[in-house]
Amino acid sequence: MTVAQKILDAEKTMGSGKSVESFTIGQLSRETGCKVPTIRYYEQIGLLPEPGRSAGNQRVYGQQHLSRLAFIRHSRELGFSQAEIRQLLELSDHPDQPCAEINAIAQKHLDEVNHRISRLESLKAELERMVHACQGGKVEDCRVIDTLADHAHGNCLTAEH
Amino acid sequence: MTVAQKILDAEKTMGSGKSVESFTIGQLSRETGCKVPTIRYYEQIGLLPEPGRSAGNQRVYGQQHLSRLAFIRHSRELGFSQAEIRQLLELSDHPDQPCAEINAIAQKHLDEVNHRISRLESLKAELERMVHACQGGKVEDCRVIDTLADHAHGNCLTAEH
DNA sequence: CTAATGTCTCTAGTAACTATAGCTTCAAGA
DNA sequence: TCTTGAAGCTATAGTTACTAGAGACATTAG
Ligand SMILES: [Zn+2]
Ligand SMILES: [Zn+2]
Ligand SMILES: [Zn+2]
Ligand SMILES: [Zn+2]
Repeated sequence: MTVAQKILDAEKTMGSGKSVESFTIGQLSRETGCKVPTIRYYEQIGLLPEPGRSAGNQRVYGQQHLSRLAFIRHSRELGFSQAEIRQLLELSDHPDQPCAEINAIAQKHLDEVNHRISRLESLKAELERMVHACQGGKVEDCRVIDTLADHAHGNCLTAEH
Repeated sequence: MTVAQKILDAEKTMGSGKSVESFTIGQLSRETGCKVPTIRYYEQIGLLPEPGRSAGNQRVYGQQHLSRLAFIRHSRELGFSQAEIRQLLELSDHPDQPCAEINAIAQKHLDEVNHRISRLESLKAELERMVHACQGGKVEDCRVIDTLADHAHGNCLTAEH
């Protein structure tokens, strides 16, 4: 079933003349790719506003929840932290403001990603060196163990790690 | 009573006639670069064996603790998980065995590091693209917000993330 | 109507520590 | 010897971003 069909369906079942799109938590989950417990968790920590409830106490979401959750999900996929997402959401709620802050958050995140990459690159170099040095003998003579045991970093490219 | 006397005392109480060097937790911390609470934590989770205690109930470490903690620390610096370190320690306690398993653990870790790098590289590409697209206008028109809000990944290099 | 699936709340667990509180012990100076 | 400050002790809780489970209620397909 497509989104549009679901929306129409929801409208019909609510017998509403107005175009009220609504979703259960499961539908929202399928639409956004967020797991159901994750959606409830986002509500709990205040990332996603509390939705209305049906007669049977089940959550009823609207279009704005879908958009917001999709935003959150996409941001998480790009590695933004909850704190950063909170700021991004707050800023995106003020369309008239200049977007400098938004760009700054994204840039800062990019810097951090670059930093993580360079750290991992040096780990990679160390690990390759270590794995390469292993001659496949006994543990006693293993260069991997040697390297790890040598706290003076005698076998390391750098002692920075 | 001086430190030296206490150490001798501890050595005696440990039944050792040999000149066993011993350390307080603070000394161990300085030697290895592990913070004091981290050392206690490693003991708690069973990575580091329980040391002896002085008359005043303070931990008294020996050379073997120093070596083992240094090993742990170096492994952590290279990104090995606690579970991996546990295996490495277990294996290194059997010097007669072949070292194939050790190398396999290191190789597996290397693979994982490579995987993380490639993931971060694609995040980096996305983020650069996004940051670049921002023209510095109002939030309303910000391409960063656009990109994040678009769950269809219309502005993304790939939708894989 | 019934069975299956979906949803509810609440609690606790994950990795790998870090921080805090309130206490005791130790080393060294006056 | 007294005292003061640093170091050490235990125990608990917080961090990030969820995930898993238990046990009860709601909804829906056949
Ligand atoms: Zn080897
Ligand atoms: Zn090293
Ligand atoms: Zn912008
Ligand atoms: Zn995308």
